[in-house]
Amino acid sequence: MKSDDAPRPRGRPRSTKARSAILRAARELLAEGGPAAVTMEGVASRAGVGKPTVYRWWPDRHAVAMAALMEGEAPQTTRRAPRSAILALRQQLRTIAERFASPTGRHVATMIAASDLETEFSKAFRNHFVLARRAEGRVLLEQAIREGDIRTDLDAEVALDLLYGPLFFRLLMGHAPLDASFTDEVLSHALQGLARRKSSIRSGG
Amino acid sequence: MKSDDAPRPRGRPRSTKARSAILRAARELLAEGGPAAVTMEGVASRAGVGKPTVYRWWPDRHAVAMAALMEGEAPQTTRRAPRSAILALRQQLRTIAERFASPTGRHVATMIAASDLETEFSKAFRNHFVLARRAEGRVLLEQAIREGDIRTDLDAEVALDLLYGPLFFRLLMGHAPLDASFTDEVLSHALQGLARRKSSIRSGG
Amino acid sequence: MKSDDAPRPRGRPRSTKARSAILRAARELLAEGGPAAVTMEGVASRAGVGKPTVYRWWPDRHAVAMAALMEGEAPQTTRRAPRSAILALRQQLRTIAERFASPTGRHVATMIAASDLETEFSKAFRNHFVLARRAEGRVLLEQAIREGDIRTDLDAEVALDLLYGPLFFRLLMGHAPLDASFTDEVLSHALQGLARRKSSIRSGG
Amino acid sequence: MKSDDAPRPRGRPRSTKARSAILRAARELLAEGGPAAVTMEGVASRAGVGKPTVYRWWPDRHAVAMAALMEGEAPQTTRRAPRSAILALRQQLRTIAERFASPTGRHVATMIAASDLETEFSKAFRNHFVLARRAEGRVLLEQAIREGDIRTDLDAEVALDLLYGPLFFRLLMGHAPLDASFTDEVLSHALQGLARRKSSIRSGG
DNA sequence: ATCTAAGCGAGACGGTACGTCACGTCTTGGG
DNA sequence: CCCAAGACGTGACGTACCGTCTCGCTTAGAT
Repeated sequence: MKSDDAPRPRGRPRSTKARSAILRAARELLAEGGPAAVTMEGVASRAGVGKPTVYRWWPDRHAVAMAALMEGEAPQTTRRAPRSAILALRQQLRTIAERFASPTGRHVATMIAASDLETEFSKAFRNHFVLARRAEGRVLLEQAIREGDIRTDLDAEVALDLLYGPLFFRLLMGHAPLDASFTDEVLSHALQGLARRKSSIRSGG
Repeated sequence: MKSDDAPRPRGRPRSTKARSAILRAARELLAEGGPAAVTMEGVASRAGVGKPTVYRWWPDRHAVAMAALMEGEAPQTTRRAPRSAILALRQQLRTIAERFASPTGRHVATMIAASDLETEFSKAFRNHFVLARRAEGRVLLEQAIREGDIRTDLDAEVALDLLYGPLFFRLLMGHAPLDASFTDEVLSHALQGLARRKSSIRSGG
Repeated sequence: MKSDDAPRPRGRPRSTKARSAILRAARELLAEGGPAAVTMEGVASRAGVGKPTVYRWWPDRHAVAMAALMEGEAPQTTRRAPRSAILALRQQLRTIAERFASPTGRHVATMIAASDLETEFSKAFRNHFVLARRAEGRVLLEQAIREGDIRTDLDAEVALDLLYGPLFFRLLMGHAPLDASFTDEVLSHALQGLARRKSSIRSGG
Repeated sequence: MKSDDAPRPRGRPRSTKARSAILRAARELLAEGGPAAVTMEGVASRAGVGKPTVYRWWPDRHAVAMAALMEGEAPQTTRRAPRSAILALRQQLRTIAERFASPTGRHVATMIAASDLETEFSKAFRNHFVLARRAEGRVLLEQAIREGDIRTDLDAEVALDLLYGPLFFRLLMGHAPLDASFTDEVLSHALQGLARRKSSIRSGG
């Protein structure tokens, strides 16, 4: 069989040099002035690139900013594997909190909230920064279930939102700090539950 | 006599009429095209008002849009008081979810993301739409503690974020529906906890 | 020998098919939207030709438009030779007027105005559409002199401009119709002169 | 009666300062690079004016260039009245030729030929630079008729085009110089006629 | 029967200018 | 003193073409 699903593009190929210059420029502007500073004109002129070239790669400035954030991410510093899935979850939540507490984190959140929700690009963006981590969390959660630390009768989607939701909440509302001690507490409260233990007999409801 | 209590200002009685015309126009534009459609020019012209008049009340278009959202909120349909604080919480979460699931909910999220976080106006906005509800939740939580349904040894701020964070999360990410069954599950999962009961009764592995 | 002044071109020869496709496309665009519509991109895409191919033949879009106009001209419908040079002149002026009155006439004027005046291409263009006719006129004028219908003491260049200038004038200014009756009158006025006859026969004031 | 056909404009009045700055900038650019150099961006930036302000006054760059040319015209240097209408005509033709021989003259011609012919603006432009002079010429021509120097049986419109057409012809075609000796010869040839005097008896035909 | 160099279509490149929109400020005259 | 109206300078928008440059593929004359 031939791999003819990539129909051999005609014409001059896109310049990856231009692409990376654009992303670098966008990253700089993002760092200097936040998402609002990522204008097409600014990006193009700083990248030494024509405006149409930017539009050739991305449909609008939001997409450029998102791409810059996604591409600009530092490589994952893999830490040694924790002993249990619960500990791994705790570690992951701490890492996420640390990253989101940075200016870049604010930018990510801003862009997520401002984006269209239906656009392909914004879906990819949310997936990259949040849902992928949440999916990792799902793996850890299932592992924790197998390890006997988590109840088997719960709705995993709800459980995941219970863990990751509070992070975003603080990030966007800014009503309280977003740090490791917070995520640790979120995890422990979520695990233990808020309800007072009435008695070992009471089945709940 | 009340006829002479406003003798000195020379041209001002129009003010409240202009103000509400502006807000009505902003609300309409919001409904038609989202926050991006709330432009100063659009608002002013639709309200039949000069641009400087708009600037007299609000510093920029974000503020106008926020004010429109805040003012435009339907009056609270007070439902009969639930029997317990827990049930009241459940009811409140349902109500919030219902509102967030509407287009207005998306607009609120967008505005929160776009706003400065430090501005007085945006603080008021976040407070109006989110933190005020969270504060109501704190009251209910304390009541629930007194009623003996909630543990006394928990961090209330964390507990509150555990309840409200997931709603916000789904609002922003749109990865799953934001409805009453979700908030019910959030509440029950948060109360019961995710951890498997390792009670003293538990006999074996 | 003249065969070796073309130094034996290597490689693939130019495609005359491409050339004529380009000119046809340019002619169509000219007809549809005037000279402004003859863009390199438009011509190339309509001709199914790459842009560099167009540039291989002509230096810029003006040249393409000019070439299209020159090539697209209908073949000269040779009418039977008139009895005298004066009548031939009258016929020629009528023909020119007829052509200038068409949309193509306006396009020619536009191109002449837009062109550099010094460029080789624009010289050829002006020559093709105007000066060549004027040169034909010079022949007829000289013939008419020989036939005894035209004075021998006049400046032929001035005389020619006297005949062809008015046509061009109406073409450019559009202040009055450009038709056969006009050119006939131009010719007769030019021949007879505007001045009142102050002949020796004239008896009194 | 009230003069209510000028319905008293509301709002801030147009800044004539901006207007004249725009025209000055356009005039400079015209002098430096011809009509092609009169770009909206260039004009606006050189005039220290926003682009929208330029568009508020004129619909496109052609109009700006035309307005600049019309406004920038040096005041008419009135020369002493000649003894006869014929001499006045000769003087006028010389003056026109002198002006059109300048770079500005080329620009005027270029703009005339490039313009739409139907636009109100371009009509005004042609009128200002050419048809107004031609109208002056009509007055002189009628005066010359009264003075007995010009035939009474001619078509004045044709006669006028016979005088002014050759000027434009040389201006645009550049095939021969456009100077006073040319216009003098045009006038004398037009007056005397090109035809050979067959005999004093022959009435013409 | 190759070889090989130019032409071919396509289309991305860095640019420039377009004409529009909205910003937030300033300037009118009227009430 | 506020009001509506609207012009102001600013600056970004997204588009259209410019003329140049790479691609990989013909194609036809020279070898």
